[in-house]
Amino acid sequence: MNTSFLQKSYEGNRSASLKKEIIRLLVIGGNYSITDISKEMNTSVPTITKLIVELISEGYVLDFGKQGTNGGRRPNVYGLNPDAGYFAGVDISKDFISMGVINFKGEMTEFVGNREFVMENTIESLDSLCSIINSFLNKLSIPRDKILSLGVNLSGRVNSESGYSYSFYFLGEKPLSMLIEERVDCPVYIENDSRAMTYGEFMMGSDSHVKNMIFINASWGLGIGIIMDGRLYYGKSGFSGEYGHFPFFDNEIICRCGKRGCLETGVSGSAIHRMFTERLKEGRVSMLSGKFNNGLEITLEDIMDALQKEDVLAIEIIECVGNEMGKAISGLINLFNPELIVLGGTLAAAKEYIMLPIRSAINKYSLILVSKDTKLKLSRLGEKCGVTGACMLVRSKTLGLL
Amino acid sequence: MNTSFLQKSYEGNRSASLKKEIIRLLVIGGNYSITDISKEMNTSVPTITKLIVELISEGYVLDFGKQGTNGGRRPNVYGLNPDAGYFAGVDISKDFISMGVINFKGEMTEFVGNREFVMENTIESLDSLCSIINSFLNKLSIPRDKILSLGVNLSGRVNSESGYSYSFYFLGEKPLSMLIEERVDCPVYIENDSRAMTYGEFMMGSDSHVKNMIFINASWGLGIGIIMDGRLYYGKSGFSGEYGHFPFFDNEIICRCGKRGCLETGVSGSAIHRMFTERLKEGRVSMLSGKFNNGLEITLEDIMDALQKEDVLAIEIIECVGNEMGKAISGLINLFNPELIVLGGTLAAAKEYIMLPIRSAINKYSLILVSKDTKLKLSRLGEKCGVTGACMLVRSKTLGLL
DNA sequence: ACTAATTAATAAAATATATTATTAACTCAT
DNA sequence: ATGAGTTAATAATATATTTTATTAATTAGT
Repeated sequence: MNTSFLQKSYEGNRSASLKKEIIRLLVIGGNYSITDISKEMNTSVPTITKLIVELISEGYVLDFGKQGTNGGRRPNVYGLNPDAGYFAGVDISKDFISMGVINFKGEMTEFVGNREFVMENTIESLDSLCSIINSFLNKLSIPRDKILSLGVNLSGRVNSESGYSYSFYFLGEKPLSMLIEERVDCPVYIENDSRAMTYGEFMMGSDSHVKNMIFINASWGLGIGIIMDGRLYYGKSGFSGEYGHFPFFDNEIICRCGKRGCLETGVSGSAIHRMFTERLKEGRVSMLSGKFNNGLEITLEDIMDALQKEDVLAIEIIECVGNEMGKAISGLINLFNPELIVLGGTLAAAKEYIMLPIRSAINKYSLILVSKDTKLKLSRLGEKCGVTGACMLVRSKTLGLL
Repeated sequence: MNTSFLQKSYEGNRSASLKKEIIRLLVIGGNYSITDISKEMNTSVPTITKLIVELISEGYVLDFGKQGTNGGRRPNVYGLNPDAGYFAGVDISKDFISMGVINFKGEMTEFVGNREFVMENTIESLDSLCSIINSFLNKLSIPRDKILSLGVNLSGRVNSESGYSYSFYFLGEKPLSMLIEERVDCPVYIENDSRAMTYGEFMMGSDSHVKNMIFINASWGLGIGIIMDGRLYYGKSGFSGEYGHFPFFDNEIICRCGKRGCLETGVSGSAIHRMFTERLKEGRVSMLSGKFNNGLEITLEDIMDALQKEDVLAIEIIECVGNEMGKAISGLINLFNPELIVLGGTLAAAKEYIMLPIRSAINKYSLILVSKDTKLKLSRLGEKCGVTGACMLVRSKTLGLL
C-alpha cells in the first residue's frame, strides 16, 4: 500500500484521508510533533507514527529532529519536505504578468514581478503567454518534472472547476485550463484573480486564526474574495465576489460589463484613472499635467506614483474614492459580519491616503455593533499577492486540501 | 456505553460521532436502509448495524420494516422516532408572535399563528411573553419533559452563541436566552429571525440539494440569511445578513438604526407603509382612503390586503419597491453567485406583484452569466416560515448537527 | 549529582472495524 | 414453479486502531 495519498481512487481509504489531514495540518501550522498531531486529529499516537513513517518514505515529510523543550522528553518534530514538489503560479492583470514558484512547504523560491504583457482574446496571445511561462519555468534550477502543477489567475468570470474563463481567453469549445495545459505540459488550474489573492492573504497573512474574512482586490476593476468558516467560497459556478458590478451608483457611466451604475464605475483603479484625466481636462493642475499636455497617456501607475509624491490632485481623488469604498465596505460588513477585511490590489499602495477615508466612512455607514467586530488591514503581500495566491491555491487543489 | 450520543463529553468518541452522522442523514434524507447508510458514510455494514441497534434501544430510531423493492432481498428501513422528543419554536415579529412544535422527525404537530403581542424592552414584557409560551406548551398533549428545547426568533442583532440579543430585550447583564430559560424551564436558543427562516426554508424547501442559497426576509425590515456550501453562515458574532442597513440610497430618510440611506428605507414593509401613507396624504385614492381619512392607523397588513383586492395604489407602490428590491438582489447575485434565492416574509404575500418587477430588475442589473445560475422563488412555508425555522434550527442545535 | 516529575516513544494486549464467506429473501425470465 | 440473478443480513475471519504498560529522555528541585 505504498500508493500516494494524492490519488483520488483512494478516497474511501481511511489511511489516505488521514494522511491528507496530516498534510493539511502541516500546511497550515508548520512543524508538529507526533503527539501534537495525535491530539489535533483525535487519533492515537501509534497510528500517527505509522502514517508519518509512510509519509517520510514517500518523500512528503521530513523529520526535523528534536525540538526545544517544554519539560519532559523532547519530541521529534515533523514538517513538509520542501523539495517534495513545487507549484508555479501566474498572475495576469491588465498590462502585466507576474510569475513565481513555491516549494512544497509553501516558501516562495522564485518570483518575477510585473513583466509587461498585453492580453488579447486570441490564440496568438495565448501562445505568447504560454511561451513566456515556459521560458520562466525552464530557466529555473528546479527540474521541470518537479513542478507538480500551475495556477493561473485571470480577472473576470472564471469557472475554476470546469476550467472555462468567460471574460478573457474565451476561445471556443475547449476549456482554457486545457489549452494552457497542452502548451505547458503540466496540470493547470485557472482561477479568478481576486479569489486567488484572497487565498494567498488567508494562508500567509498574520491573522492565521481568522475564519471569516473578506479580501478586496482594488485594482483596475474591483473584485472581492470571501473566506467563510475557514473555507474559500466559490458560489454555484465560481463567479462569487463580483462586487465591482454591484448596482451602487445612480450615475450614467457605462461599465465595461455594459451596465451602468456599477460600483466599479466609482470605486476602482479605472474610476480613479477616469476622474483624474477628467480633472486634468478641466484644467486642474497636477505633477502629471506636463505629461498629459504633451498628449501622452497617463496610466494608473503614474497616478499612484504621483500620490506617493504627494500630488494634491491624486490625494484628493483617492480620498473621494476611498470614501465611497468605505461606504461599499460598510455594506459588506453588515452583510458578512467578518472578522477581518484586507485591502489589496493596486490601490492598496495608497496606504493611509485611502485607509483613512475608508475608516471614517465605515464609522458613518455601518452598524457599530457589527463593525466593531471587524479589523481592517492592508494586504501584507503587496505585489506578490496574486502570485502567492495562485501558488498556494494550486498547491491546495493539487493536494486535495480544499 | 449506553450514554446518549448527545453528550458533549463524548466528542472524541468515534461511535458517538458516527451516531450523530446517522442522525444527520436521517434528518436530511428521511428513511434509509442499513446498506444505504453504510455507503453514504463510507462505513461497513456490521458497524452501522451495531449503531442502529443501539440507536433503536436508545429510542431515537425506529425500524419501519421492509421497503418496496428494487430487485433482490428487501431491506429494512430505519428512520427517526417521531416521539423521541419534541422541539418548540417561537417567532416574535413587530406586533405578533407565532408558536409551534415539531416532533423528532421534523413534522410540525402544533402551530399557533399571529397571536397579537406587542414587544417592549422591559422585564414585564418578557414575563408576559414567557407566560404566553408557557401556557402554549402546557396546553399541548405532549408531556412537558418531552420538549427538549425551545428556539426563539428575534429581529435585529442576536448572538446565538452567547445568547445575547442587542436590539430587543437587551435587559442588563444576563443573556436573554438565560432569562427565558429561567422562565420556561427548558433549554433555550435565541436566533435572528431571518437566519432561522432561512434554515427553515433550506430544510423544508423543495430544492433540498441546493448548497448555496440566499433567503430574503422582507417584512417590516429587511434581513437576509445565507446558506453557503450547505451550512448556515453566521459571521464572527452571528450578525451577518443585515442587508437592510446596506448604504443603498442617497435619500434623507432616517432608518430605525439611526443612519440614513439604508436599503430598508426604500425596500421593506416599513418603506411601503411610509410611501403608502405619504401618497394618501398627498390625496391619492385607494380602497384604504376611507379608513385613513377617518384618522385610523393604516397597517402594513391593511396594505397587503388591499393589494390582494387589486388596489391600484398598493400595486403601484409594490411594483416600485419590487424594482428596487430586484436591484438589491442583483447585487447579492453578483456577490454570492447563489443557486437559489427565496423571497419570504410579509411582502412575499404580494407574489407576482412583487416577483415580476424583481425579475425584470435582475435582468437589468446583474451579470447575465452569473444570474442565469440563479433561480428565484417565493417561500413555500409562508406564515409558518419563522416558526418552522425556529423549530428546525433548535433541533439541529440540540442534536449538534450544525 | 541524584531523584521526582514530566513528556515522548515504543511494545504488548485489547478492542473496534472491515472483509469475506455464507445464508436469506426477493424478482424475473423461462 | 423453478432456477438464475440480485440485494440484504449475518457470521466468521482478518485487519486496523486504540488502550495500557513499559521504557526513554529530559527538566527542576534538592
